[in-house]
Amino acid sequence: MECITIKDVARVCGVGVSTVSRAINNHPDINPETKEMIMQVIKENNYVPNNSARNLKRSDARAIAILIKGISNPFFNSMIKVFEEEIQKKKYSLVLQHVDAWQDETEVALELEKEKRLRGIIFLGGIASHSQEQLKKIPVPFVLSTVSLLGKEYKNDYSFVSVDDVKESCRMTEHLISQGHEKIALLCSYKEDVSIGALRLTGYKKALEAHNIPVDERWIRHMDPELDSYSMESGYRMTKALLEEGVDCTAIFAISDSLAIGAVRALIDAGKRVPEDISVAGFDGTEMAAYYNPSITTIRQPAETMAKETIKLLFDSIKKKTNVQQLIFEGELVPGESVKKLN
Amino acid sequence: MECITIKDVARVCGVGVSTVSRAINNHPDINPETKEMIMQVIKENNYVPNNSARNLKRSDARAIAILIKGISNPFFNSMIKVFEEEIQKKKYSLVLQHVDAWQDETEVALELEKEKRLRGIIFLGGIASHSQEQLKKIPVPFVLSTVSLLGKEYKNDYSFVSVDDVKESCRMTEHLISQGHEKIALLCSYKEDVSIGALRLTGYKKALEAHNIPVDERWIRHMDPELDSYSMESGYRMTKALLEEGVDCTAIFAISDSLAIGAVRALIDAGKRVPEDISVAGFDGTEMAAYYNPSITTIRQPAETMAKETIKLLFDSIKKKTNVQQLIFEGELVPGESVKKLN
DNA sequence: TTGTAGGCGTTATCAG
DNA sequence: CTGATAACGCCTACAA
Repeated sequence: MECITIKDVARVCGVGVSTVSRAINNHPDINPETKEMIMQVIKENNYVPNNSARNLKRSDARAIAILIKGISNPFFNSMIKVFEEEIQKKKYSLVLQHVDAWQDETEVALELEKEKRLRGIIFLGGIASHSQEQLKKIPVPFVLSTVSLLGKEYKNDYSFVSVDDVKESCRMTEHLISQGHEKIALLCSYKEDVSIGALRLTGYKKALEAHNIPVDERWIRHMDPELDSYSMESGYRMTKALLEEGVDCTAIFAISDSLAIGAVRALIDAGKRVPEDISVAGFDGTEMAAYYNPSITTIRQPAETMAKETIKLLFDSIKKKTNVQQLIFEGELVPGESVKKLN
Repeated sequence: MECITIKDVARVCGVGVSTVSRAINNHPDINPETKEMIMQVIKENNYVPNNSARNLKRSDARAIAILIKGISNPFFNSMIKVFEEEIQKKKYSLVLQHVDAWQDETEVALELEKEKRLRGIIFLGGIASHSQEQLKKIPVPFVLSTVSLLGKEYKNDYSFVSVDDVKESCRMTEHLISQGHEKIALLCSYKEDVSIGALRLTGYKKALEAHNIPVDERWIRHMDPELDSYSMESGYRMTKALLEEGVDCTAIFAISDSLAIGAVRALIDAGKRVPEDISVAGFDGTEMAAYYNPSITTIRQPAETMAKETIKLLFDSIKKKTNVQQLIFEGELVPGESVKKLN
């Protein structure tokens, strides 16, 4: 599998490498006939330029990267689609990069920036808990998307686009309260989580407090670290435990739609009816929530809008039009069939 | 954003570049103290080696790539997890690459192979309809995963791991028939699809034929090309159309779980009960199907096993232990609550 | 319009 | 153990 290089092509064509290069890169100053001949040879020998070499040489690749933490989050899918479209519109190329849960996204960003000569970076999910030290090292403009730095002391130092998780979580909890629920269980993330999960927990507590409902610690259920976070199974297990312990509650608020679905299924399996016997609410506003039976009452994050604004922010930064900026979007409470109003 | 290079590090440390290189790459022949000093300087100046340059120089990166077509397919998630684990076990590094629906995965593969000096490639989804010409160009071992070449004349020329889509689709259809259903609608993919969708359609027809049930063309519903393929919305729309046209059927077989869920929701919205009024079946055996209400009768593809075998096949090829090989797995019919036996 | 040559940041091969 | 130095494949002045 000896690689065929630009030199080989040049030799075969009887031209110089630069001519071949010009042909490949659509340079204007090249004889159309020469170009065609070269392209022909390239096809025949199926020559493929080596990207590493290109990146190495090129000072600018007009590329922006999206680092996604949490591959399986269905909420991101709709955003990614928008990113792809918008970035293509701007004639930039897009590098999609997954980041494992245990990986440090700033490290990945640093490497990738060098490798691909990025013009900008979008962090989708994750981060939040990161030291500014790490963030400061990133030499190109970047935007944190669906990540809120609200509450951090350095919140004004970086661009981010998100909803106010505390507020939205509070909104949902208050909705449940307005429907007559007082004993509301919460399915939230790992105990140690300091990211979204913690914010949503805060919002929940805040709402209860505001309504003078003392929090029963047994209402608050944390994910099993053994399980996939935000999986339906996680929600199922937490709910099952809740029931087995005989915790008294009239509603369950899950901090993601997938957890909520797991919860509903656990209730059904236990012979309970939703919402007649117990109400369930989710968060995110995913397709699943709308299509589930019963449809899940949830908080819809304006994914498409947020994606578009993320791009706008990033390109403003790239073009130095603006400095950092924070955009907080309002969530929308989408009533479903899974919550019942208590008499 | 002047990039700091290995040379800079070397200069600061007062050593040669090769020494720095050795430090970075854990070469054995280097003075531990020198190494520590170098690593220190690297930390302080947060130097990050440029991957492009590395790839360019390195003849071998011990990397294998997974090209995923269909980012949103939840069925792939569980497989990817296995791939990550297994590849890490072998001390290889993994490159995850998404391929857009309109992109030619063989092109992407070719480029990526050059760029990253891959040892092997896994194609997840997609392909199937590709000319061997393209496949032959790929200079490293590769395996098609969840892609069946059964029925192609060149099926023995390449390695693949999959279920027999025709057979499994037939299995499900026969299951429905065995439950007393004769009027079975099919929610399948685009009319022009020649990939999985076509195979499952074939299986469906085959089963009906075997049972002497004449196919009513109105039973066969194709996706709206405007919509996301295999989305719940797709399933919803197809089912709605089915109902509005007053097509007579007692069961709906959707060729994916997500389509099935869309179907159930459409039925519920139309005031029908599932399975009392009409039965619904899916395909893939995803988490969603099990957690849906009612749980969806589906065909479970042994995702984890298939992923493991894919890896095994690939590494056997890499180590030249074996030549190409085809692995066909049995699907498992998972009965759910969505199918009712007719009296 | 075309060819030559230098360098992008690393690693590997040699001598020291 | 360490340090020059030559590739790796490509792009881009610069010269022709």
